[in-house]
Amino acid sequence: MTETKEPVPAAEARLLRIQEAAAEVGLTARSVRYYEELGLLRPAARSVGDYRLYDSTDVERLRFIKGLRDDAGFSLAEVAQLLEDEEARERGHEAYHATTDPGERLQILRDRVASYEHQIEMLRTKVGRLQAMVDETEGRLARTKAKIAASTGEMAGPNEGERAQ
Amino acid sequence: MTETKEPVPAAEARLLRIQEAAAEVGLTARSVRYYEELGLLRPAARSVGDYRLYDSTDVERLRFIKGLRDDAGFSLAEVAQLLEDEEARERGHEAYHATTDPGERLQILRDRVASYEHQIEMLRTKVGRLQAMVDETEGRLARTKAKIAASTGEMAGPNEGERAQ
DNA sequence: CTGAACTTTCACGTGAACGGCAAGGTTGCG
DNA sequence: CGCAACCTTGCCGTTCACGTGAAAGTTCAG
Repeated sequence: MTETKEPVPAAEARLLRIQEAAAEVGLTARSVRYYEELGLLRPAARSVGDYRLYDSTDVERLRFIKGLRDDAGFSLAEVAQLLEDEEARERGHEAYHATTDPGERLQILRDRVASYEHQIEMLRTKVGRLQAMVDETEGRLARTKAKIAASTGEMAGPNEGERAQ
Repeated sequence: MTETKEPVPAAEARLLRIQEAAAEVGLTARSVRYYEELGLLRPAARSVGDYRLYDSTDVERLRFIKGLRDDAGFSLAEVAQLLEDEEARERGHEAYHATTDPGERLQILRDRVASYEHQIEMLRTKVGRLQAMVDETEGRLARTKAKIAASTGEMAGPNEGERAQ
């Protein structure tokens, strides 16, 4: 039962260098360094020669950042706000394992819940306003379609309002 | 029956100067001028002294631009793309009144429909990706809540996984 | 018709979010 | 050990989306 085969047990999620990590999520190395400069993340480790090394949770974090920036259109400052929560979660993660007191653990989990709920609320607000714009546009679309229907229906009717601009 | 009262019949939708128009939608005069510089809009008129004068459709357009920028997070270049459609619509609007040919009018309306549908598709894409992020976060939230439930349920259970990061 | 408040154009300044280069160090294959 | 390919920390350049004057003209209430 002495592990002879398997160079690495297979569960140790390789550490990536900056370009690999960046490419993985569609960013440039420069951006990743910039995000670090802004305090949005820190590499899981550094190599002997001081190369940044990223693990899977780092990559996940990068993906999240890119999502907030591209999809949600948040500024990096806003992203930083939302990640303060994540930050707290991460510290909580370590704290969680550092303590055995069920009460403390519970508090950490509750904080985590609050932080997730905050993020969801922010995103929901965005979704709401965006959806409102979609609805607006759909209204205009419907009115225009109605006009077409009327126009093709009574193929000789004179002017009838023009209010779908 | 010589109109003595009523300074203006009440239907002539006042023309606003740049600050009034800008304030109306929560922008600065500078931004509005900048948008004009980028070709996103042109004031309905100019005063004798060359002051920009905006009507209600201009204000509506400004509101739309701001929505695309703030809510949807589009760059002004992308906004310009979406407004090329609007532009076409506006030209279509005039063309619509310029012709009496039902066939031409119909074509104009159909173009308008296509343009609206394009805008809706763009917005829907954004909504979708944003919603995906919400769902993601809700998943994490649910998992954390489950952990809390488990924790309070069997108020003495040992470690049980820790997988809600 | 005067003054305060607003506007015009022109031009330079600014913060955010990187791009790109220089000068040097590191990794890792052969 | 050599060398290509990657990495490091500066640091300056760039684009976008405006901010901020300056110098002049316009509007309008009193």
